[in-house]
Amino acid sequence: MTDPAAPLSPSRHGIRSVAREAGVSVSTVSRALNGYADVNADTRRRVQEAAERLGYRASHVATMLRSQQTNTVTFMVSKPWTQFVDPYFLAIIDGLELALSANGLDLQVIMARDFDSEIEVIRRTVERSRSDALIFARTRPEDERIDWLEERGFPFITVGRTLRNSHAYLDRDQVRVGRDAVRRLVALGHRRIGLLSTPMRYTYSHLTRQGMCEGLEAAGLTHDPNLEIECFLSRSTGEEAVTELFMRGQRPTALICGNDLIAMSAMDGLRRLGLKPGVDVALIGCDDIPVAAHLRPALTTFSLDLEAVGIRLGQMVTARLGGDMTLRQELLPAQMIIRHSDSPGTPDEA
Amino acid sequence: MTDPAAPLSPSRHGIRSVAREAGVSVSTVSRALNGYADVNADTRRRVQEAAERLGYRASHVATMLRSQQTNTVTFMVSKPWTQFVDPYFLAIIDGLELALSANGLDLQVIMARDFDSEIEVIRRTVERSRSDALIFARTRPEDERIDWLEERGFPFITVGRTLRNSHAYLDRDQVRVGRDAVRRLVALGHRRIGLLSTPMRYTYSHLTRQGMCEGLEAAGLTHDPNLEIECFLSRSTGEEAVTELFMRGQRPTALICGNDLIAMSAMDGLRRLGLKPGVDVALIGCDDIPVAAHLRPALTTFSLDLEAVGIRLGQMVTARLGGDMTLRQELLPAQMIIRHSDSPGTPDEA
DNA sequence: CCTCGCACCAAAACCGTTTTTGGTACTGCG
DNA sequence: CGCAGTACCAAAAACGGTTTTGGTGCGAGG
Repeated sequence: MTDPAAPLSPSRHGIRSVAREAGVSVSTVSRALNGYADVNADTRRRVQEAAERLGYRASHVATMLRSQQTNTVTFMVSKPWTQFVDPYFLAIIDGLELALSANGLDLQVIMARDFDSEIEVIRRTVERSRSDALIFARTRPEDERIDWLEERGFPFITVGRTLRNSHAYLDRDQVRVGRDAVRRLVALGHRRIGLLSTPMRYTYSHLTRQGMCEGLEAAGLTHDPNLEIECFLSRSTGEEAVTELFMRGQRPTALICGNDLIAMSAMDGLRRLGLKPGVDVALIGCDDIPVAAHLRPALTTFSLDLEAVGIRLGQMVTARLGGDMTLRQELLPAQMIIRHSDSPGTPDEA
Repeated sequence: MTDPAAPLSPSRHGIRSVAREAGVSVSTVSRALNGYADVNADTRRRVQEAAERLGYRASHVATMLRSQQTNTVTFMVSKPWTQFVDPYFLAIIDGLELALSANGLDLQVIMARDFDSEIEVIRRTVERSRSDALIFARTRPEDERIDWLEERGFPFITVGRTLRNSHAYLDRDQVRVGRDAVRRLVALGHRRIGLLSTPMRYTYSHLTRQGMCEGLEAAGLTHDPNLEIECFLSRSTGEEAVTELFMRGQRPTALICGNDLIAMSAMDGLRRLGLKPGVDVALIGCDDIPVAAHLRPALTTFSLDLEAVGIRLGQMVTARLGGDMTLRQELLPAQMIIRHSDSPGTPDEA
C-alpha cells in the first residue's frame, strides 16, 4: 500500500531543534511549551521565541503515543443518514466540533458503509486506539455496538436510546413527539390517524409509536394496526407506503410521518391518488429539515436545535474524559412547528 | 485538559506479548503480520494464530510515528456548506471513503468553523502531521490555502479550480452548465435571462457566469449586468435577490440560479410578487439536490454523480500517495435534468 | 573441507514526544 | 558554617510499533 514515495514533511523541526535553538534541554522545552509551573518565566519566553522562529509544532502522533491519549473524539455516521441528505448529522457535528475545539479536543468523523459494518468500524477505531471516546446515533433496542463497547469499558455516548438504557445518552423526547402530533390532529377533528413509521429496527421508531398510542388512548381512541406501515429509507418510500396504505381500505384522514423525508414523499403519493395533501389528508412530519418550510403545503413538523445537541454532546463527552463518571442520560424536547400540511384552508397553493 | 482518568484500554496486548506467545522475536511478528517475504510460511501462520488468540491489533499511533506516514487522507468541509444542508459534501465523502478504504487508507474529516479559519485548520492538520494528503472544495480564484500548501509541497487535491490552476483538481464543467442553461432557455423563447449567482468569491461562480455569457453571445444576445445579482448563503437569499432584481425594472423572463437552494428560495420570492414560478418566470437551478424533484414546480437543474466524484478523488489521491506524481486535472460534465420549472404548461400545480 | 549465499530470525536503533529521575545552585534559617 | 528546602533544569526512560543491523545454520559449489 502507498509506498513512502511522498515524504510526510520535508524537514520539519523537532523538539530537539528547539532545545538547541533556545539553549536548553529537550525536557525543558516540553515543560515550557505545555505550561508547566517549574520553569523560569525568562526561560519559557526564550523557548517560545525559539519555537516560533523555527515554526515548531509538536507532532500530534508522538504526543498521542507518549501520553496514551488521543485527545480525539470520534463521531460515527451511519450510512443510511447520508444516502439521504438528512441534514441531521451534519448539524450535530457542527455543534459537536464547536464544543470539542473549545476544550482542546479534536473531532474525527468515521462512516459506516452499511448497517452491518458499523460494529466493524467501531472495532477498528477502538482497538487500534485512535480515539478516546465515541459518539454515535441510530441506536437500536438491542444494540451490539453498545454491548461491545460496554464490555471493554470504552467511553461512549449515544444519540438515542436502547432497551436497557444502561449507558450515557442524549435523545429527543420522541414519545412526546408522538403524543403531541396525535393531540394536534385529534383537536383538528381527525379520528383515523395513520402512521408512516421509520424503520422499526431503530429505537426511536418504537418510541414515536408508543407516544402515538398514548395520545390516541388519551383521546379515547384505539390504534388501528391497519393504519400503520413501516417505511424504509429510499427516496420514494412515503409514496409507496401511501399507495399501499390506501389500498387497504379504511383510509386515514391524517398521517403522522416518522420523518420529513417520508412526509415529503408521502405528499407525492397522495397526489398520485388524486388527493390534496393538507386538504384531503393531513400530514405531520418530524425533524424540520430545512426544506420543510418550502414544500407545498409547508410541512408541519417537529424541530430540534441540532447544533445545540452537538454542543451538549461535546460538553458531556468532555466531562466524561475529564474524569467525571456520572452517568448522563438527558432528554430534549422537540418543538412542534405548525405550518400548513396538517390543516386545510390556507392559501398556500400558489 | 482531560486528565488521564479514563484509561485508554485496560490491558491491551502489545507486539511483545504476541512475540512471546508465538515464541519468536518482536521483529518477526512485525514482518509476519505485515506480509514481508522473508518469513517462513509456518512461522507466519504461528504468529498470526498467536495474534488472533490475543486479539492483537497494531496501535495505529505507534505505526504512524515510526513509519512517518499516517495513511490518512483529510477532507475539509467548509462551514458554509453545512449551514445549509447542501448534501454536496456528504455525497462526496461517501464515495471518497469507499475508494480510500479499498486502498487501506483512512479518511479524516475536518471542519472549518468559518471562512477565515479554513487556512488555520489546514495549518494545524499539516503542521502537526496528522495526514498524508488533503482534499477540499470551495476554491477561490486566489486561494491562500493553495499557496500555503504548494509552498510546503504537501499533497492535495481540490474540488474546483483557481485562477492559476497549478495544482491537481477535479471539477464539474461549470462553464458548460452556464452555456447549456442559456441554450435551453433561449430555445424556449427567452431573451431576458437573469442570473442569481452564487458568491463571487468562489471560482465556480465566475465560471458559471462565463458560460452564461458565452451562451448568450452564441445566441446573438448580450448579457445585461442589471439582470444579475449575487446571492449569499442565507436561507432566504433567493427571495431577497428576486425582490431586488424585480424592483430594478427590466424584468427577466427567466432566471439561472447558481444552485438549487437559491432557486428554491427564489420561487418563494416570485410568489410573493404574485408571479408563478415556471409559468411567469422560468427557473433553472444547479446541483440537483434531492429535494429538487419534490418542489412545485419540480426544478430543472444540473446533476452530477457526487459519489462518483468522491470515488474519483479517492483514486487520484491514492495514485499520488503511491508515488505517481502526474498532475491530474479533470473535468466532469454535469447533466441537465429537465423537469418543469423552466417551461410552463405542465399540470404540476396539484 | 572450506566458503559463499540464502533463508530466517533476534537484538537494537529509531520515530518525536512526555514524564520520571536525579542533581545542581542558590536561598534562608539555625 | 551547615543543612534543608526550593527552583530550575539535564539526562534518560518510556510509549509501541517498524526498520536496520548483524548473526546463525544449512545446502550447494569449488
